[in-house]
Amino acid sequence: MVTIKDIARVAGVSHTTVSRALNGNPLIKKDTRDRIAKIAEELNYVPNYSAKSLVTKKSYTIGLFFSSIEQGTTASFLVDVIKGINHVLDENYNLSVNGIDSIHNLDTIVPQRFDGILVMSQSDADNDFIYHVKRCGIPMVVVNRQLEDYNIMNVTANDRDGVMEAMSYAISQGHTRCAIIEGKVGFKSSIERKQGFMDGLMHHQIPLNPEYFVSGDYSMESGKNAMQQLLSLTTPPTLVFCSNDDMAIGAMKACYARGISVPLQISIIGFDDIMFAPYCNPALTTIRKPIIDISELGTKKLIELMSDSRTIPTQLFVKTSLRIRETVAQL
Amino acid sequence: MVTIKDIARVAGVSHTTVSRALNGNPLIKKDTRDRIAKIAEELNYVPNYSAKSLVTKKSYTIGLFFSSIEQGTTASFLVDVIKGINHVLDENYNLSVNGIDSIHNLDTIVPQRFDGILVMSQSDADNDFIYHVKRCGIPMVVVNRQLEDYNIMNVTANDRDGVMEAMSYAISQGHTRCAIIEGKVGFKSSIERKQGFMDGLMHHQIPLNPEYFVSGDYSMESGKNAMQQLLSLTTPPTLVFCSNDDMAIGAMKACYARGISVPLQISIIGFDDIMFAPYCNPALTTIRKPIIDISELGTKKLIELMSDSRTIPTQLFVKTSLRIRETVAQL
DNA sequence: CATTACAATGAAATCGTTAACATTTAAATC
DNA sequence: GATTTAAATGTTAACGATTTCATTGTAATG
Repeated sequence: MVTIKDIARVAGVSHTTVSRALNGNPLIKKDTRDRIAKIAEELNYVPNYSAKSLVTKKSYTIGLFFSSIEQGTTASFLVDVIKGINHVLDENYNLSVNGIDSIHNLDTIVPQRFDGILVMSQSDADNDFIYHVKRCGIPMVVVNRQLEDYNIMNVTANDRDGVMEAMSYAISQGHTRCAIIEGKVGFKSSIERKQGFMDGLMHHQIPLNPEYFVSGDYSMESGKNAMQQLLSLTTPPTLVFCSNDDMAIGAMKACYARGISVPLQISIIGFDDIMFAPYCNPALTTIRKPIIDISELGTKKLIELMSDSRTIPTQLFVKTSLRIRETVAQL
Repeated sequence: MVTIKDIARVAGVSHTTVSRALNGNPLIKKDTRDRIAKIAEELNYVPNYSAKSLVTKKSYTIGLFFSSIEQGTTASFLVDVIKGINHVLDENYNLSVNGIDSIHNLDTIVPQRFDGILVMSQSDADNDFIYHVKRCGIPMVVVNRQLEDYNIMNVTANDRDGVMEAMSYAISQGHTRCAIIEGKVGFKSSIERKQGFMDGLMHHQIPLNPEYFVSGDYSMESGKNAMQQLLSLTTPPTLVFCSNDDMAIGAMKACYARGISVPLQISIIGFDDIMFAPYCNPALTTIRKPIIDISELGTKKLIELMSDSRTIPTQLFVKTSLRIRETVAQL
């Protein structure tokens, strides 16, 4: 492997000069700089990042940590998040992908290992991790889950408003018997989406029916079970808001199994707008969560934070948007 | 940050002894080793991997490179692959995730940066990258796409056999007018699956009808278009094999749009067995590609290769399995 | 023309480890 | 008890970069 010393020998200068030239130090004369750059190019020089890291104390890796890589929930996100990050991240940074749940010892997460950390969070079970990172002083932004703590940079979608908008739409189509299949217990998103659901109904003076609140855990299976439960009610709802698309797909499966037509007999709204939503039969009306935008913005903020530690943490919201397709009937 | 020298000072030994003790060198007496371990623990010592790397010439990161992170195709895989890898990978290794198409300069991929590389390949467009890595001498295994080159460790599913088995099943159900929606041009998998399709038919002496071969590109949209084309035929097929599940879902969408019943009027078989396959309406009969197994096995092989460079490259096949669900009718 | 200032380069120390080689200590052999 | 041997530890030099602190050369100043 060729080092700066090799370049120095060829160029007839000291390795210090090479280092300076390659790093754009203004002290070096333009022609020596150019000459060195050319030699480096010819010799196919690639800097040794371990050596660089050792002295500069930068690791040249940023960490992406996922709530629960073992669960299906995050599946569809991951790709989009990685895309989003890759769009804005410098090429000679490594993106290290990990599941929070697969960390055995928090003490291995140290500043010297990560220049910055992006947390794709789903539940407050991640807080131990998040506060460990914060205590270490590693620049961090938490995306996807809304935090209570305003001292942490946070980028999320405005779930509540999104659901409210969707419910207003549903009500405008004549629905009053509206049910919700809730998300996983302990997830902030579950709470927010439920709140949006209730706000939407209450805003239009529609009374809340306890029978129409059934629990789920964001999995397709739970959506199916929940829908079965709703369909067995003496007066079933006319519309079901599912707290994510996976559960909506499960719910549609339950309808299909019972020979109940969507949207003729029951209407369905999802949340996320996953890739398959437009390809459901009928196409799923859902609330689009712009996960690529969220992660891009999150990464940009992380880079800001890394380059200037005095950056003030802010709470950023990215707007959701309603995707009206075919699963909501006009009554 | 606490270093081995700090530990050495506290323990009253040289830092070399500490290094040896911590690395399990048998030369160190058991009680000194234990004493040092305890002090390290108390001081919350975490090794500096940059320093380690610099001298050992190991980077402690393995790279996962994806064919085309920008395309939808790989979406569902990525999570499973990362899961598979994390199952077998040592905790203090970094997993660096990248898209092959987002590399601007191959020369930045050097042995000192990656101890090993796992390539999740889809098309021979990746060959430039693959051969660069090989030339560099970085331990590598290519998964998911079958290679011609027997000098590279390769783990794939036996796509062809899988499709053959599925076609035999279709024929056993009375289907003779069988069509195929092909995968993306240039992808090895497209060729293999098509071959399996043809082998299956020919094995049962069913003549091939050129009209029943239509092209796709693995996207849902292309599946939809292809199915529309097939449905417009004067004598449409009774069964369509789609070269992946995404296209099968697109195909089902096309049927739904035309009011054509699956499987009563037309039967469909997919490939991959993605998460949503059982939740299609009707549930999609498909060929399961064990992507987690493939990546786990691939990672194990990579680790083998990293620890012993004399390991002989082999071609490993993981068996697919037919998932019979509801989209194939008995004629 | 000596002195000062500054631009350009070089020498040497440093970062936290491991590893080759040297040394000490203790036990085993004669 | 002197000598050999082995076990346990220590010294010192890497690894490849950056950085601090000289040093040189050249132009500007008086």
